[in-house]
Amino acid sequence: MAERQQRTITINDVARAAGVSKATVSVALSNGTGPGATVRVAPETRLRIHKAAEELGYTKSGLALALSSGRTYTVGLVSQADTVSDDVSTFNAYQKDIMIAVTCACARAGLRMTTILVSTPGTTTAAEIADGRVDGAILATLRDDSLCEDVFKRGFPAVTIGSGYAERRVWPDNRGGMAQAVEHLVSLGHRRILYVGYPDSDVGRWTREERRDGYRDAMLERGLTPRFHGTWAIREVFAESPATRPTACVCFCDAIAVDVIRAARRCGLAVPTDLSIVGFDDGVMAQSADPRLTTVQNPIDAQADHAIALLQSLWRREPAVSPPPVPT
Amino acid sequence: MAERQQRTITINDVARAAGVSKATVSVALSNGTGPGATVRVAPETRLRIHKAAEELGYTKSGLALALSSGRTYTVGLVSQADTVSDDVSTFNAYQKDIMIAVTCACARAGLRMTTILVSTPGTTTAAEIADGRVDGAILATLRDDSLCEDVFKRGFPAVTIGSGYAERRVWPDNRGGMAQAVEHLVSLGHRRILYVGYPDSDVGRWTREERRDGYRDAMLERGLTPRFHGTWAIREVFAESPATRPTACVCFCDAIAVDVIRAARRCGLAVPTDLSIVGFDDGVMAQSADPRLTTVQNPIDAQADHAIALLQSLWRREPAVSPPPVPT
DNA sequence: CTCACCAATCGAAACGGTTAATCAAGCATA
DNA sequence: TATGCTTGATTAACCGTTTCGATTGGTGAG
Repeated sequence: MAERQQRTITINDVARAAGVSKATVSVALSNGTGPGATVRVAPETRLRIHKAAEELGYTKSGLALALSSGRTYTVGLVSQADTVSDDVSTFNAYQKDIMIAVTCACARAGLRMTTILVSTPGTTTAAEIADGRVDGAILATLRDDSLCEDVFKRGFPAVTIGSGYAERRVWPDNRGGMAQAVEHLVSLGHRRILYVGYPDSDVGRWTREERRDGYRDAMLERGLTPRFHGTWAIREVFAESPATRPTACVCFCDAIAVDVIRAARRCGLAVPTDLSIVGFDDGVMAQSADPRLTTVQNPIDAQADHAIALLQSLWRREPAVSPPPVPT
Repeated sequence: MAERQQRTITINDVARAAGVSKATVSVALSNGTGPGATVRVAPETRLRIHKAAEELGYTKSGLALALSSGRTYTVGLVSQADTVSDDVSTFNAYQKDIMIAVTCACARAGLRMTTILVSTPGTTTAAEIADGRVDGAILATLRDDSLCEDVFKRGFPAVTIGSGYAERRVWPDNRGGMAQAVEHLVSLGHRRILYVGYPDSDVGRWTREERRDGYRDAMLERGLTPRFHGTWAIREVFAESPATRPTACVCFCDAIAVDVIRAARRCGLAVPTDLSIVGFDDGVMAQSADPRLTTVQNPIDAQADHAIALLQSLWRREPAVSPPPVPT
C-alpha cells in the first residue's frame, strides 16, 4: 500500500461527504442558531452533516475561524526572564507567580493564553505582540517600560500588571501595604526601621517609587526617621553597634526579605528576636520560608482576574471597570 | 472631528500606498529572496514599499500567515490543575515547575507557547488541542491519560512529559533515581527504609510504577525488606516503637517529602537525626525547604528541551531523537 | 392560476496573507 | 526584423472558515 498522505480534513470534505455546500455545513456546525435566526438548516440535513463530520473526524480550524471572525479569544502574557539566557533558574519567583496567576485567570475567563517571553530588553517588538494572534496583552515585564509604551502607542488592548508603565495598569496598594508594614512593626515597639530595596534600574519605576514613598511617608507620619539601603553590602548595616543598628526591616519584596534574613543570620542576628523582617508579595517564597515570613499580602490572583476584566472591557469599548484590588 | 474607525491596516493598504500589487508587497517584505529566487523586486520599489509600510505602521497578520503557510510556530502546553476550580493555590508545585520549564524551553527554541488548562478531566477535548492553532502539544496532565490517548490517536504531534501516557514520552530515569536514593540511605547505615507514595489514582500510571518498582528492586537487591505507605495516616508509622519504626523515608516526590517531614516533627522525631528523608524532583519546594531537602534531581529543564526537540523531529517526519535525560 | 412568502440551500466574497503562473518591456543575438 | 532571455511586476488561486445576498421549490391566499 502506498503511504497515504496525511492531510487534515476540512469543511469541504464534510460538505462533499454530506452532499451539501460548505456554507450549509458551516451553519449546521456553528451556532445553535435558535429559532429566531435568519438561516436555518433542516433537522435531517443537520443530522447528516454531524454524522459525516463525526465519521471523518473533522475539527474546525481555529486559525481560519479566528481570521474570519477577527477574534482569537486568546490573551498574550508578556513576561520577562531575569537574565539573557532563558533559563528557568533565572526567573524570579514573583514573575513565576504572576505567570501562574494569569494562566489561571485566563482559564477561569474561558480564554486561551499564549506566553511571549522577552529575554533581552529590545529583542521583542511591539509588532510581535500585536500581530493579531492574540486579542490583547497582559504586560508583566517588570522592566522594559519602552516595550509597554510601544504596545500602548499602537492602541493595542493591553494592561500592565504589578509594575511598569502606568497608562493602563493593575496594581496593588503599594503605599497602603507599606504603611501597614510600618504600622505593624511600630506596634511591636520598633523605632529604627530600615527599608531595603533594589537599585533603581532593576524594577519598574512605579512600583518602586510607590513602595519606597509609602514607607517613607508612614515613617514620617509617626515621627520616625526613614532609612534606605540597597541589597548590596547589607551586612555592613547589621554590623553596626546595637545603638544605631535597625531593629526591623521592611523589604521591597519577599525575595529581598529572604536574602536579608540570610544576611542577618550570617551576622549573628536571630530572626525575629534581634531583627524583625517584613516582606511584600506573600508569594511562594514567603509561604515556604521557615518560619513563615511576615509579609504584606499582594493579592496576585485578584489582580490577574482584574487585568482580564480590564481587557474584556476594552474589547467592548467600555471606558473602565472597578478599582484595583487592595492588599490586606 | 469625527472619531476615526480603528481598523488594522493590511497588506492591501501598503500596496495602495506604494502603488504596487499586494503580491509585490508580500515578496518585498517577506523573505530576503536571495538572487536565486524566481521573483525579484527592484531596489527602489522595495525601498518605497518598506517606507510605506513603516509610515502606515503595518504589521503582518500572524493569523493569515499561519493559515497560508500551515505553520504556527507555536506549541501547546496542556496542563492540569489539581482541583476543579482553576485557582492558583490548587496547582501543585511540580506542575508549576513544568510550566515554567516548558515556557523557557519554547523561548530558547524560538517558539511561542500557548497554555491549555484542563480543569476537570473530560472537559477539554482533543479537538481543542488539535484545532490548528498549535503545531504540536506537550502533554503534562499528570492524570487524565484518556485525553493523551485521544490526542495521539489523531496522529497529532504530541509528547507527554514527566508522566502519563506512554506512547511518546519524555521521562526521567525514575528507577535509577530511586535506586540512587536507596543507595544513598544505605550508605548512611539505614536498613529500615519506607517508601511513601500517593494513592494509585492520583498520578499518572507510569511514573508511579517506575518509582515504586525502582525502590522495591533496589531494596531487594540489597537484601532489605521494602515497605510501602500512603500519605494518609503516616503518623501511625512514626508512632511505632523504635525497633520497627523506619529510620528513613524515600518519597515519591518533594511535596510528599515536605509533608512527611512535617508529620515526623509533629511526632517528636528530629529530621534528619531520627529520620532521614529523601525526596524526588528537586524543584522549588526542595530548594526553599529549610534545611534544604535531600532529593533526587529531576532535570526538568533538560526534559523540556528534549520534549521540544522531539516535537521538532516529528515535524520533520524524522523517526526519533536521542534518549531521555538521566537524573544525577 | 398567479403572486407572495417562507424554509432550505447555495454561490461568492471576505478575512490577510503566500505563491505559481503569466505578462510586458528592454535588450542582446542571430 | 523576428527570436529569445532577463527583469520586474501583475493576476489569480489557495489556506479554511463565516456570512450576505441570491436562488430554488413548496404552499397558502387572493
